[in-house]
Amino acid sequence: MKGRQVTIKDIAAELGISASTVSRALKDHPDISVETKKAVNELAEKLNYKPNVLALSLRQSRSKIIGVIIPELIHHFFSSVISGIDDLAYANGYSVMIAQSNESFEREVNETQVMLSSRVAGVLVSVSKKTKNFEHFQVLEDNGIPVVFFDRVSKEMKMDKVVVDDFDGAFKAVDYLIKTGCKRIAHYGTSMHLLIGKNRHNGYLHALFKNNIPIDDSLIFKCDDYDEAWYLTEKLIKSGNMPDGIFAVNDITAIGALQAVKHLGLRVPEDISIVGFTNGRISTMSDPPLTTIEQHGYEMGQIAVRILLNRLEKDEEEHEPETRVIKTDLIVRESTKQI
Amino acid sequence: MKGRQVTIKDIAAELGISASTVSRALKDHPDISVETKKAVNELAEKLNYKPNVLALSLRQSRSKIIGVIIPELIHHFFSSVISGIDDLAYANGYSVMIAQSNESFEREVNETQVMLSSRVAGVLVSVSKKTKNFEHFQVLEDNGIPVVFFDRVSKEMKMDKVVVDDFDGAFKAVDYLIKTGCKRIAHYGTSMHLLIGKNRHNGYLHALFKNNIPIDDSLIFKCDDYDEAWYLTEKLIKSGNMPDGIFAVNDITAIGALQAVKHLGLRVPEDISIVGFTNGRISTMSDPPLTTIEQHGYEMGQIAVRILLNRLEKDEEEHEPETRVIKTDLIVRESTKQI
DNA sequence: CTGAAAGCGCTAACAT
DNA sequence: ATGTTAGCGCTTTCAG
Repeated sequence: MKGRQVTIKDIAAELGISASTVSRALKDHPDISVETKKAVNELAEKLNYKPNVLALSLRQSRSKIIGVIIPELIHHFFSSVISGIDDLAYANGYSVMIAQSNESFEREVNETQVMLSSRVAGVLVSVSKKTKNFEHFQVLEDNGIPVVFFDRVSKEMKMDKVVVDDFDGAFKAVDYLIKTGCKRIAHYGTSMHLLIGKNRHNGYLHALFKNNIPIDDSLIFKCDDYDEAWYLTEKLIKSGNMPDGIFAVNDITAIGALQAVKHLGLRVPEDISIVGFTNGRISTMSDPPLTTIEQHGYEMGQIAVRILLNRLEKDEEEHEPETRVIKTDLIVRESTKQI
Repeated sequence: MKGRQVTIKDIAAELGISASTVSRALKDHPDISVETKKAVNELAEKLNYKPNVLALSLRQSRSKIIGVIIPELIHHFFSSVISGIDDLAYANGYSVMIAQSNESFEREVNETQVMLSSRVAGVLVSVSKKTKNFEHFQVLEDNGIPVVFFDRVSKEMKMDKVVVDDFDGAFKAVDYLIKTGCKRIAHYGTSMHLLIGKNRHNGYLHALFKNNIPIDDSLIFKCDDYDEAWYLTEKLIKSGNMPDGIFAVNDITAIGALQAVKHLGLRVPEDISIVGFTNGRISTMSDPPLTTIEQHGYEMGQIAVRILLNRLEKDEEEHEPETRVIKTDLIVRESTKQI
């Protein structure tokens, strides 16, 4: 049962040749005779030989592992990003090591150390809500491990980034609310030190501005999860400061609001229209189904991997950080009125 | 920018001592003098030295990586399992490598090869729907890599398993439907070669039997996703063979059915009661919220890790496979009638 | 066409 | 208390 794994030496010994010959035969080196190659490959097959990537990585000081650091795995958006990462990584012979920070800064820092220790080829990261300084990622770069950020990024980082066009997405959402008759539109947003928070907020403001609707600070909130949204919405409606539209920073928050509205006997979208952001699985499950912004998580993951692999291939000394922006799409469902 | 990583040699050279002394100092070996330890640790800190786990793993022929193979990352249930895995692995100094089979048998086999190549410490797996033979996992065991299965398991595998009590969960669900007045209860199930399919099916049958309700084969279906459920439910209702209760093998399927029912102008639960299985995020998002079975994904992940770590520690030659069964809970919401 | 030897980074037995 | 040496599995000069 408990067996040592087969090595190149085992094959060499059994065939009475040297390890180097086996190594060369295995990678179809032109110098090796056809018979030797045949013998080696057959025996390797028979013994179920698998190259030890640890040794390989050690030898060439570069592994075939992509590290991924994310706040929380259970969010549908992050799972779709990772799904995209994994599929493309797999197609290119890379494996994926994941680590969730659970929104803790300490753990995030720790995970970067693990990545360093593991000598991963590169790291893809979406920072925790608490992260305000980025030295730990600079350390990775300083050690020759390229870092690509996605979704949750910060302006200060001079590194590769993949983001969705949050400004434009938010603009589309709010503009649509206005076009369908809403005039008092609330915004449930997230921390402003995350660019997604700031950009979605600005998109919201810009849509109001473009449509000559005055900004009402009493309708703008930091509120980015289900429970908060339920609580806030209930309070808002009862207070008499009721909006006729809500643009939420993500789907979960939007659905929290939606349920609170219905719970109080009001109708969506007739009394209050609601738009989310992400277009996750849940956005079709609510009643009514949620109008939202498609955030292309899967593609985002793939693009992040592509940027990383490009950098790995080029291996240039100087690298000019690039920022890739992915277009969003407005997905109209039934939580908003007809145009 | 592009820097080599700091090694034990660098520290040794800078301090004019040998590599082994540095190594020992770093792990607080009693033989080493206090001053040397101090000097080494300070320099290590200063140079931001991180041990190369590749070299370490190679040396002791065992890595600190846990491999995880799952069908699809984007399912909420699997993300919660992985979340549990990652948290406990992290707490024990392990990293997690994930690989999704995307329900493809070939890819699953391939991923086991990757795990072999990577010399992971152990592998946790939930098999794809298509997997009917398990040799590739036996190969892992034969190479000294312990395998622990979770959720999707098969009877034939003589290995460690963690499952939920599917039979009892299904029984509770259907029994509750009956107690709340349902008499014609349909079952939307998954492949019978997966134990979860068979056990949930049997739990369904047993509840009918216990309550003296005859089995009606025209109400039993293989139907395990959202679109299938919508289509099937619509057909069923229109055909006149309408059930008054539906027990679905997972939440998504249940919600597909729920939406179809509402779409046809019928009411849930008054006309048709619906129960799902999993208690994922979405089960609270539907309207009405879904009565379902809590499947304890996060705990399942943790238990799987614990079993694995135990085996790793004991390192016994002979190992008696163990099967851990996790109790389920019925979560009553509003897609079923009052008792 | 093939082999011997060195080395990737680290540790542990064996010196001293 | 510290240094030397060998070796984990593999590749790659350098020599035949």
